[in-house]
Amino acid sequence: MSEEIKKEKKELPISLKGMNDIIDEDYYAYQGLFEKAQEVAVYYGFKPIETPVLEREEVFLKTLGEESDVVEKEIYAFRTKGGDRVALRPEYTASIMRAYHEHGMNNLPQPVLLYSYGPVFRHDNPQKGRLRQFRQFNLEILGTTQSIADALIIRTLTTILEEFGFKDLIIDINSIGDKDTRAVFIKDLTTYYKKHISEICKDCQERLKTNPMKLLDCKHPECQPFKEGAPSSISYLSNDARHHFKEVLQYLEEMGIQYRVNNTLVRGFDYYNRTVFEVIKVDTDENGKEREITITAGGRYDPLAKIMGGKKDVPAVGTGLGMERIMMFPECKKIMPRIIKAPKVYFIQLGFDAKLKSLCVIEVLRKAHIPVHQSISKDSLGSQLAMAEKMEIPYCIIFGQKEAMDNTVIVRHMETRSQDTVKIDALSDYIKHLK
RNA sequence: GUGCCUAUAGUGUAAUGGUUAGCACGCGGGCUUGUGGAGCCCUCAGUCCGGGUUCGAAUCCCGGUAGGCACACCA
Repeated sequence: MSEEIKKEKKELPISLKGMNDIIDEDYYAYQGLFEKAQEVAVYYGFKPIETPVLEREEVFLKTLGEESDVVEKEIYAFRTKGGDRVALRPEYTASIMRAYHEHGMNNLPQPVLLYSYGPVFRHDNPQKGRLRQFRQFNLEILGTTQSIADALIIRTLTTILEEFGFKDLIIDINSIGDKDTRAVFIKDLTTYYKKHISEICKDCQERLKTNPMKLLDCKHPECQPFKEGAPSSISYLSNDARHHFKEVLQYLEEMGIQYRVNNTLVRGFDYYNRTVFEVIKVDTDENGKEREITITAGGRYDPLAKIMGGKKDVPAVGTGLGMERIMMFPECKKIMPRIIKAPKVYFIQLGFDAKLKSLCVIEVLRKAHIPVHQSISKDSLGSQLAMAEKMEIPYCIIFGQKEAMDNTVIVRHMETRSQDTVKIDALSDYIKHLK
């Protein structure tokens, strides 16, 4: 018999790699951050949207670039019983654009400001701040080419991060230009690096074929010297794009947001154009050496709508905040969700007669919106008091045999240890008048 | 996808290749306790999985799986 139980237990399934249960405090940690981010987004005029976790696979295939790692190996895609090809979203942007079209949001006053929050899936190897199922908070502005939209995304994002407790953030920003000028830029970039093909790292030799822009992003020491003389996307910008970029920078200056123009900053996905940015935090590692960490990123994606098959351009800009990524930083505050309130009273009951009535007394308190903690175990009076002490709850309600008979309770002030006997009818008023 | 490290009860840990894998917390139960973190007793529960070496493996070797970290990639 015990053999059987053992066997059964071992066969109980466990959660998938990189997919976690989120329980109690962790749950509230997510919820608290989301509520704060949502609050900021609402202040800046963003509206909520929730799209399905599962979409037609095509929503993501073309948009991210078929060559990208995300599409090649990280997307959770499968065929349904009916034969449809579907995929768990590996990011939000394409879904948002899909929804924009589907609901004719181009008939709303433009631009449309949207925020969204939820799980995202990538079949990747887990590591610090990265899981296979993780959560993102996103901001998108669709329907305008105006530079103020880019600035508003950055402003809202940095405000959220400041509310989370981050300080002294720097925006690394660049413009990768529009489709035509970018093609010329990439061609020149490829020509330039081809001259050095024997000197650059293996990854970069591969990048030369698959994703030349990422050459500028390489961290290998042997590749660093070539960045200096490499063509810069900014010098290829059209007049329009150059003007746009200059305005974005003006907005940032006006708002006092610290930024650096970084000509080596590029993006992995195909749909980005013009403004790309990253939020940088300067950190010191164990050896006291300074290093820069990217905490989140975003950019403009005007070409997305047409890449997805739309007839009209839908200029747009957005950003996505990885929640796990954010939460691993020590300065990220633990923000309690609104529903969690510090309990004002600890309810103690003694003896079965009191216990019978105890739920009714607690209900009186709930109706009066007084948060209560309680022990429904059989602990002694002493240990229940001890619990209240430990939890730093200012008042105890003691409800024993005698009190149950008289329809009263004892209210004890934990600090002064003074006690009052109060009628249950008068209890909520009595407690409301306590500090 | 690649590399390095790790794997003993729910948690934290102990055990030179050699008794029945030990301890603490915890869970569950019982007794005691009307005023500040209590006590006593009982119970539950473990060597990740699969091979190999050996008279004998938690311990050594190989493979898998999972976790951690880094790279790639992404944000």
